[in-house]
Amino acid sequence: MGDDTAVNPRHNKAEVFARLRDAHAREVTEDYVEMIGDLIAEEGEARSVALAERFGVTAATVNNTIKRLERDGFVTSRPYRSIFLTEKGETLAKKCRERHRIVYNFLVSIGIDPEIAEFDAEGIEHHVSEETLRVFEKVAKT
Amino acid sequence: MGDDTAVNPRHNKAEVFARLRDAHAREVTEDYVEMIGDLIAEEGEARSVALAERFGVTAATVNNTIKRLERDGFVTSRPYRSIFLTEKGETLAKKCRERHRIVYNFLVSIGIDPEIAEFDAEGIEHHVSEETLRVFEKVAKT
DNA sequence: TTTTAAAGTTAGTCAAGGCTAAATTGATTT
DNA sequence: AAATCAATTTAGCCTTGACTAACTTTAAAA
Ligand SMILES: [Mn+2]
Ligand SMILES: [Mn+2]
Ligand SMILES: [Mn+2]
Ligand SMILES: [Mn+2]
Repeated sequence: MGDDTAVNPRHNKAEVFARLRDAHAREVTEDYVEMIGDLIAEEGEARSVALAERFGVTAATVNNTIKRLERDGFVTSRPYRSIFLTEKGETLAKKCRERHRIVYNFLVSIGIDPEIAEFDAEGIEHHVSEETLRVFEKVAKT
Repeated sequence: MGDDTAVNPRHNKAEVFARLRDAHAREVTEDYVEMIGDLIAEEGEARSVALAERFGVTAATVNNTIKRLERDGFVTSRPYRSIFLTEKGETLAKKCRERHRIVYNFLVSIGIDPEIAEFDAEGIEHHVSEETLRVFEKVAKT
């Protein structure tokens, strides 16, 4: 028999959703490394109390997440001390900050209110492919 | 003392992330009702085997999710029978399908490859505010 | 230097959303 | 009518990401 794609177009939605689940698995990590980078830049160090405040979660939640990030090699931390990005964390943070900036600027450039753009960009950034990002960049600078 | 917003701009990022977490809590529900609607339209009924295939998850996962959707009033189902949308489910499905369409068309309209647009739209749709959606619509039809 | 307050940690709980393996039910063939 | 196969359900497990409450450590005030 073979390829039935022509007659019965295979609904290969599955790939699309697999990628979506992948993106979700990376979201919290991406937002954390970006925020840790911001805190180091703005305040000289990243304390968990500041992360908790900015994310609007409890200190316990931050603690859990930092342990996971450490396990995955994105940060280092010692008890009761502040948090540092590893090389790997730094690299990811940089990429995410840049991507976030492009998405935000794009939204504003097409006429979305900056306040709204801030909200939407925080979610959209994690679902934008490289290709789309390049188009956003180009559109924004016209 | 009072309002220190002017001197030390309060990082009210917390609101942004709260909304992001909210969106995530709704994502699976949104994709399910939309897909159930699609299946009913295309195949006459929504069976869990079809949902499992299209989402690329196991039958057990579909079962869990359908129970949750039922608990939350979006679908009805009877053992070993197909799945139906409630009024509430129908309404949400319609809204999501429309939103999905707008996001997809917008991406294509600014020059993104349809295949890529399909991937990205599946994630982006859940993070687009009403305001942004209106702008997408307007931009796409120019 | 002691006391107190803030920050961080630990323990235990929960829901969502995945999985596998095994049991059950319904539909199709023989 | 039985046997078989496909679909569905159930049971049990796991990780993530959230919470509260209680405890410990560090830093700041008295
Ligand atoms: Mn971000
Ligand atoms: Mn984000
Ligand atoms: Mn969709
Ligand atoms: Mn989607």
